[in-house]
Amino acid sequence: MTSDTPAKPKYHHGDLRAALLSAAEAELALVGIEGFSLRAVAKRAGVSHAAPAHHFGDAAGLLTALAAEGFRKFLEAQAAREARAEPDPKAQLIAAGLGYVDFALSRPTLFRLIFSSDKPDFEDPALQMASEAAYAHLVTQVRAMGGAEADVPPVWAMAHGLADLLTAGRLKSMQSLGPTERDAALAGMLLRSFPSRNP
Amino acid sequence: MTSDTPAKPKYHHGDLRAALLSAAEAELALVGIEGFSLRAVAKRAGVSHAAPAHHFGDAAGLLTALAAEGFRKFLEAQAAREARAEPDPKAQLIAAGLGYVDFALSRPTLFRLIFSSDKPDFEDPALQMASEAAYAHLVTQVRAMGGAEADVPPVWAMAHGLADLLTAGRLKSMQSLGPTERDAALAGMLLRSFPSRNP
DNA sequence: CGCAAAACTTTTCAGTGTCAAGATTGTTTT
DNA sequence: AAAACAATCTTGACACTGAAAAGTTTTGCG
Repeated sequence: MTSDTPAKPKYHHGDLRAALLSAAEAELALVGIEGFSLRAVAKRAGVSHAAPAHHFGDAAGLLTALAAEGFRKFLEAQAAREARAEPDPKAQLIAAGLGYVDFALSRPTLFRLIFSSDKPDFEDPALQMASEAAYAHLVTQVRAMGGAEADVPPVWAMAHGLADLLTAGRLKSMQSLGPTERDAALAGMLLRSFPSRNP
Repeated sequence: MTSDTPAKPKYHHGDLRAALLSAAEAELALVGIEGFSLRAVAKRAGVSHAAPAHHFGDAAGLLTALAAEGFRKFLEAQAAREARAEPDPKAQLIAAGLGYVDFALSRPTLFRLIFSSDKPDFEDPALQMASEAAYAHLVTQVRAMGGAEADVPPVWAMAHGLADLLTAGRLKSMQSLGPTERDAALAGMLLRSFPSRNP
């Protein structure tokens, strides 16, 4: 991992940029997005508190880069599910939805960063591209099932709503379920939003 | 309580607690939940920077009280829609979903505070009661349509997902729609998650 | 070499939350 | 009515934060 950044010359630290991103994600998971502190990240990476500014400008810059990486991991979580599912479009779309939830539950703070935070700069080209790639993947899935562009929002909303509510711990009836039972229940709900169910 | 311009303050301020809550909501809508500052709220209310602590303890206490009030306004938004809808259970449930979205779009920051923030203390009794009241309302609606407890999560998730994605401005295809067109499109999507559509 | 630029540190400043102590006002007791 | 009390609010202080500015070290290149 951490091989997505191009080969960089080894300076004082080696690859501080990657180290800061890694430290930032760990810090984010630890203290939450609202208690996030640039200085704590720098301390965790073993550099001075002003070092991050040189690579990311300010705190928003760091979180923007982290969000872009978050979208990539988001797609990875979906791809992992899809690889284990049947190849037919319906099973693939369900798998994508389950991957959506997987990501939210395994990286709740990152999920919030990319979907419910104002701190990242969503106008940033790199972040925007990563975000659009995630959206494009969903559109492809819906199209493969014979759906139109207008069928994307409900499918997305169902997956997103489930992921967000589960992350916040608000679906108490599903907390007690085991992994396989939970997946089955989620698959049933995701099915409801699919275009093929329309009359 | 309703007089924002007190002719003669009874106490030092009158009703500082209410004034602080009002100032906090305005400040929240202005700078967002992540740029929220206790001192700015105090300044807006015209009191010293430490005055809020006496009424709410700390920042989390203020935001907890604000979140509880937020849940009440959330129910109000739904009730307003329901009052204008047909009395049959299906129309009422759709109205509740539209009210859900109304609230999210008209008070996006408050919506995030109650659904996607870690700052409020959700163990607080008052907040928990307000939150459970909102959930109970949804359960009642689903029951009225002949649905079971297990039918609540998908209905909730669809409404919540739509509200959250719209608030974040991620459903670009729906940004261009007028109010009535948007409502019609949302109603169609909400319908998909309803129990009556099951075989 | 030697020098310019990049990477990082140190210093500094304004702003924040929270605590402790003081001042002011309203209420209660005597 | 006067004095004691409690609630309300202010002032001052401390440690922490993000960010800007200026200084220091390292690297790469002519």
